[in-house]
Amino acid sequence: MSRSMNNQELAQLLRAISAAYEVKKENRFKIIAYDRAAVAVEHATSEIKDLWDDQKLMSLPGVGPNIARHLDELFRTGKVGHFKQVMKDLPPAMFELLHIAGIGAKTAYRLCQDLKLKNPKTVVNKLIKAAKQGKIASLEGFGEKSQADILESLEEFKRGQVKKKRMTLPYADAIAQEIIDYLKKSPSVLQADPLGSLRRRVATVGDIDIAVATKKPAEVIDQFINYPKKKKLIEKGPSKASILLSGGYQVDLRVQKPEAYGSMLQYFIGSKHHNIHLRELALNKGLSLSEHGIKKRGKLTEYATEKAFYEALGMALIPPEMREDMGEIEAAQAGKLPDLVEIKDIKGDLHLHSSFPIEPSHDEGADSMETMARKAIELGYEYLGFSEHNPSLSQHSEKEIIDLLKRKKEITEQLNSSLNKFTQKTNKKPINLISGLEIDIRPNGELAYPEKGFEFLDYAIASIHSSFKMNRKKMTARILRALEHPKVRILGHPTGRKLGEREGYELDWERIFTVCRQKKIILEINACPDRLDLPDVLVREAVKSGVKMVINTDSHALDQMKLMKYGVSVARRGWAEKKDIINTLPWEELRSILNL
DNA sequence: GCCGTTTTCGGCCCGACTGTTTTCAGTCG
Repeated sequence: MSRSMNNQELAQLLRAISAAYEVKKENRFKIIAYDRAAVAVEHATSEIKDLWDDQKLMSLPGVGPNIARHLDELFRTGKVGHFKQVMKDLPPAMFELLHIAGIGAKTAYRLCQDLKLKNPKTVVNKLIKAAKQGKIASLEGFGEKSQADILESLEEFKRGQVKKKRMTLPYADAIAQEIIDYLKKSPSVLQADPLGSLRRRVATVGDIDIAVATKKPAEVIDQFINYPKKKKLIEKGPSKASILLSGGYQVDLRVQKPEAYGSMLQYFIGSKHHNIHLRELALNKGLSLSEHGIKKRGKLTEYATEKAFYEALGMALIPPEMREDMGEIEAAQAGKLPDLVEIKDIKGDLHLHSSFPIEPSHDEGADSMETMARKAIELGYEYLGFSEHNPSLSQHSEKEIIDLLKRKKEITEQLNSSLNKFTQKTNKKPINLISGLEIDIRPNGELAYPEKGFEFLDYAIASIHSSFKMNRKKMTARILRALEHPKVRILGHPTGRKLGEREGYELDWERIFTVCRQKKIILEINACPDRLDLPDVLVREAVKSGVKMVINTDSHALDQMKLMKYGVSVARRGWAEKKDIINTLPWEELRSILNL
């Protein structure tokens, strides 16, 4: 029997059915239904196969009795008779073309049919050849321009645009800021904001979206499309424009007059699904929503702020990080929006790598404890935990390791008292330094640190840095074993993912959450922008399960201590409140949580 | 095909831009 499909593949299958229906001019709501089911599958927080095992397919919004029945057949037998029927007289190659920018179901079908392309494996190359021979332009409904556009998209696709590159947040922040600074040089730009996924603080950003409030839209659009780093103009109209930057990143601009800027912010922050849900809801009240405002019986009302826009719909302003149609609209209607944690609530950082010569198994920090501690004072923190990697086991005797940690604890204590004299003298908040360790969890779940050394640690973070490819059952057992040690208070970067590099490992989260709750283990939200781990969806699950979390920067250099805000965004996207995050607690309360 | 504190039947988000067209279809977000 073949391996069952993962969520991504399933979503693709459902999209293919939607496309097939589109070509066949089926009821358009049926087409939309399959698209929605595909979205639901993509957004699911667990494997659909597991949902099927538990007979919970219909719990997915957008999956009803029919699609559930088809998926059931798929998991049982490996194929779906109905799907086969639907796709029977369509060229298989057309589904490959759906991945090409600018080609939808209808175009894909026409091209494959008219040019007699059948094989999905060769269709891209054959179509490139056809375009170069001018065969596309001569088809009815196509022309020279569309032929050139298709050719370009195909070649981009071949160059590896399959996996569209996504930016980490700080990178996207920097690009957006540069463009905004550029736009603001024009006096016509009254206000400019980065929106879209960047504003929602999604872990990785595809396109950069910018909105501008102006009374002279044409001028702003012109200014935008003349951005010096523009590589190519994608589109330009009176109210929006898109350009491509040299890195291959797309920037979309929308302009709006100041009186209606609130509606534009709401529209352009998205997410698309949040907006669709909101519009459906509005429709029930006889209202029609758009980026221009709210229409009632054909009469448009404009909104200068988002707050006014949401209030007109009978709900409080929903924080952008929550706008993913994951229940936030219902919560807002019920007046039950959470009071999300903020950067100003953060009172310390418990995961830092100083340059203390600990001879670690992995990379050492670049800056001294003192430098980092002084930075923490500047940030207004009440505490700081140094948790370098454990000394490498192979290079040291047990005694050497214990001596190193003994020494580190002494130095931490000395620094603590000297800095307290400093804070007292300068009238600053006192800082409390603690000495911990980030200990590797070995493949068998043992901690890479001698038992006798634990008395010289204030606390330990346990993390996985090797043997990532382990199945869910083994990996869960490995981690649970490590969490048995009483000094292990924190599970570091719990999924091990590296954005754009590797997926996280699979874990039985229900069990992990249960153990964390019982043993009061704290899950880390690692703020390092290429980790952001726990991921937001799991933060949400953790919050629901009553598991506490800590937001740490995992700084290996002074400069990284400022990245805390990225971890806070993840927490906010997971609906975490102050009470869910332990490093919002004052020092005395934190102490008791860490058993200090 | 899905879905429901105004519905289990009768609805289903909204608008912008482009290319190929003489009024619109396709694609996108």
